[in-house]
Amino acid sequence: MEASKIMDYPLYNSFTFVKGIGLKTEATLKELGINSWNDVIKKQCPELFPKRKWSAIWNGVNSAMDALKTLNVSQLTSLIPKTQHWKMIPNFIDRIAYLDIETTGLSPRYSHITTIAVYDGSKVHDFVRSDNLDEFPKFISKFPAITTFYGKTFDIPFIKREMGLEFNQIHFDVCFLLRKLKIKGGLKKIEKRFRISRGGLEDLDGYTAVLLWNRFRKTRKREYLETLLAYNNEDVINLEFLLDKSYNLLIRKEQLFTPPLELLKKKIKNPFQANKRVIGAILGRNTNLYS
DNA sequence: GACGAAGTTATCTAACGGAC
DNA sequence: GTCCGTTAGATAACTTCGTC
Repeated sequence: MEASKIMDYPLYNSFTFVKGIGLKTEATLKELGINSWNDVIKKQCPELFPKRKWSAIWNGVNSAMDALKTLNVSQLTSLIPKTQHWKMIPNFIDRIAYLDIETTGLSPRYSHITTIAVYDGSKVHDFVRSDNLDEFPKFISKFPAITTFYGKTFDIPFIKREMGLEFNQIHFDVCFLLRKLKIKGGLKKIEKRFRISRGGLEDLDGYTAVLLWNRFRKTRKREYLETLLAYNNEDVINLEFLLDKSYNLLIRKEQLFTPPLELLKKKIKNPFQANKRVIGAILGRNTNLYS
């Protein structure tokens, strides 16, 4: 990675990732003309500034800089507090796996995964139970970073429990990034807020995904599986836009003078299409379940 | 309804610096 | 070197929230 590019990223102007340095100390440093990691490396400890704190900052900045240059995920996760991981989004933007799972229910104890969709920024990869689900662990291990919506609480613990898989990646959870911006609500509500169309999938939700899987298992008709995959894929494709949007709003909120990410609405087309007849049948047959 | 992550608030602890 | 008041970061307890 080019050194000049690293300098554009928000982490470069922040010191609060160093243990013992808070917002007040960071503000003091900026008043003393220490605005960036580059200033720490080039300059001496300012007069009247505690030498021990300066030493901690110098060590922290050098370690973080090394880890960012090599994208050393384990070193970065130990250095940078979780609340500041979002500042690394531009560092990983071309290496993120956007993922979402569908299951037979909410409890990992009594339910199991039916499908997993992973969008790599150019293509969606689907993993289906009783077909290729066992290929997921090897596939996801190639990515240094993942993005989910509420995955820290739902998707990842579910996958860990069912597949025994450990995730070592940097994890950007769009749900919690939006909460920082006081934007709350489920994925579908947030997509509406940002005017993201779901192309014929508006009426579906997690529960109808369960019904689609059950119908597919019973009938073995591809149209049920393909509608479920269309729904699953739509979630991960839209995650990219939501991650970029959240990042841009966060840098504006925190008044960080770094370039925003380019917003690409629907960069790719969903490889599966929702079958209107299937959706009608699922919704019509189960209207009583929504009351 | 269970679960777990993050935010919020209150309290504790450690470091700093001035006075002696 | 020691004491003590001030400041700021760390920690704990509690609350809120969204997942299929």
